[in-house]
Amino acid sequence: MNQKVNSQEWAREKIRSSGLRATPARIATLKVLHGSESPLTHAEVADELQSLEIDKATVFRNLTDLVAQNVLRRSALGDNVWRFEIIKESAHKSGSHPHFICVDCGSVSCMEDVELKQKSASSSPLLEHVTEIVLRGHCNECA
Amino acid sequence: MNQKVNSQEWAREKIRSSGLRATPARIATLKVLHGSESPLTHAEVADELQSLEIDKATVFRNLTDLVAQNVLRRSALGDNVWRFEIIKESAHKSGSHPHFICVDCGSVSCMEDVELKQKSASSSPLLEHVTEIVLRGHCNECA
DNA sequence: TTACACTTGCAACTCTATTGCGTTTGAATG
DNA sequence: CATTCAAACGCAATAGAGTTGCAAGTGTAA
Repeated sequence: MNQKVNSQEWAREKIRSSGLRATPARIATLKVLHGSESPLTHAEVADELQSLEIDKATVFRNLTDLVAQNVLRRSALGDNVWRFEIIKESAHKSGSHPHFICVDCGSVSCMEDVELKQKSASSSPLLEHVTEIVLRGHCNECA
Repeated sequence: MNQKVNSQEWAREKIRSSGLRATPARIATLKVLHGSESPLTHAEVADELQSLEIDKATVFRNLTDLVAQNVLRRSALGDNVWRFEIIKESAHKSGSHPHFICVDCGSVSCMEDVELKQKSASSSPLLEHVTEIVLRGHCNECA
């Protein structure tokens, strides 16, 4: 229960300090994403919040607002559905990490331990300009 | 006019040799993509074909069929809309390499000189199961 | 020329995402 | 605390991408 209180206060503070109002819908949204290991779609977040009678339009707007305030990151992983995750400023310095999406089951995971290296200066676009890395394949369970 | 005939015959042959029937809708679809420098959305293709009274559902199905036969490639460029382009077999042959997609201009390029490394054995999906790598960012011209 | 599996057109439908609008509410202020 | 009002909300309607069922039409092998 202490855990719950902490999560609640953490979310409230996160939202307030971004300049937005700490409404129940936003706090709940952030708590759902905080409790997930991988990025979630609009639909997944909305599903978890419908028991709280939070409208999906509200969820959409809040996710969009939180992205605009740099609290969340929105990623396109190749199946034409947006996914959202909390930006962790402390950990992994650069901020973003590769995402892996399973072409079989659609599950998404974060690959913190994968590194990209460019062998030589080339005519290819430079890695420093890369903003998002997506890996597609078969996850451990589907492989 | 010779050009037109050639394009027509080229498309017909391409379709036939993939194992599909060379219907007017498919030939027209391939000709539209052949005349475009960048990948097109299904809506863009359908728009160009509506003067021929070809239904959008037919365009969808044909694009999907041609992708299944490895005549076209379907890509997600980050705005949650599929784009289609003709696969040019002459280009990259062997091992797969990352593709780079510019979020500004939509151009696609191949990054032969980029390598992916997994730092440690982990619970993340294994790199050996990765079948496709997509990098998104700003290309040299748009950066 | 014929037969039949493959294609097509049409319409209905699902799903993601957005928007308009009248009502409610968080939180700054007194 | 009570007041105030822009911000946020719920609801409903809408837009666009993409899919599907089915009856009618057509490419092509024989």
